[in-house]
Amino acid sequence: MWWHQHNLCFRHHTQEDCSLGDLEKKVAAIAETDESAEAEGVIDSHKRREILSRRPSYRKILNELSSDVPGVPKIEEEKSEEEGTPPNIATMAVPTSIYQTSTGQYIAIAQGGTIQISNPGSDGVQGLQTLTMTNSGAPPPGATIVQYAAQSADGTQQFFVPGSQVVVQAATGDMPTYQIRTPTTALPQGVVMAASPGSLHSPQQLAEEATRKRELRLMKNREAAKECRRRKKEYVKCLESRVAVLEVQNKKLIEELETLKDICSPKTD
DNA sequence: CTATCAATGCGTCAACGTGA
DNA sequence: TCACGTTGACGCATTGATAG
Repeated sequence: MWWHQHNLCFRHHTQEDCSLGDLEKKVAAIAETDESAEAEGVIDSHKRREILSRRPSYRKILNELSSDVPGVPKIEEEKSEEEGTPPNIATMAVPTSIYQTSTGQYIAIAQGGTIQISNPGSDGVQGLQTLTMTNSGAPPPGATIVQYAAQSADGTQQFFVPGSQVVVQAATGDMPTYQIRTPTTALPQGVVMAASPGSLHSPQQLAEEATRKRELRLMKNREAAKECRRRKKEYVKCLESRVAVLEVQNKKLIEELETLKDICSPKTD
């Protein structure tokens, strides 16, 4: 069955690439002017290969298009507000990481730097508490500081979340406290360790650091791929609308040409 | 109902671009 | 030069349509 899947994917991916390429060719063909044909001979094969090897980002292409054509929307640098995650628990359904405490609670770290804590017995939103990253966006290597921001707390509490690890220890007391540490470390409970790259010595720590870095990179790339695909879809939509506009324009010009021909060369018979 | 096909989306890797 | 962002390519899973 593997060969079937492989063929399927091959066909699918090439088809996908072809459709985008066809669309771009179509736009270029419709909008093509004399100078483009003229320039074709100027570009040597080496330069063309350079151009083809790496295309500019969809954002860049589309923004250039938008500067040429007023009707073309720009791709925003950041996600628009409607796509951004509002500070609403119900919309935080896709966390990056989920940890489970020894008491059965779940902690989900979302992309926006928000942390959700849910009790297993509660149904959904009821048992949720929210934590906010104090340094989201620029996590220091080795650890991510989060700031405890539960509603009942009269003070704030900071602790560290080593990125790739899975154990969360919840302690009991007047105020809930949470500890997230590596499965392999033998630190006593209640001790929070801040790992900085400079303090890593043992091979185990180095391996953990490497794992952490890898998971961070994978996570970032995962998000980047999603964003890239979103931009690509937007870019394709833009090209399609441009094709439609140019086809209409082309049609009008042809009609105009025919009209002018009729005026300039009236039939003699 | 089941098998197959086609389309789509996702995660990952690798290569390249880019700014500090 | 290096770290990080971007994107093509690939493999895989899922889903809807369709033929038998």
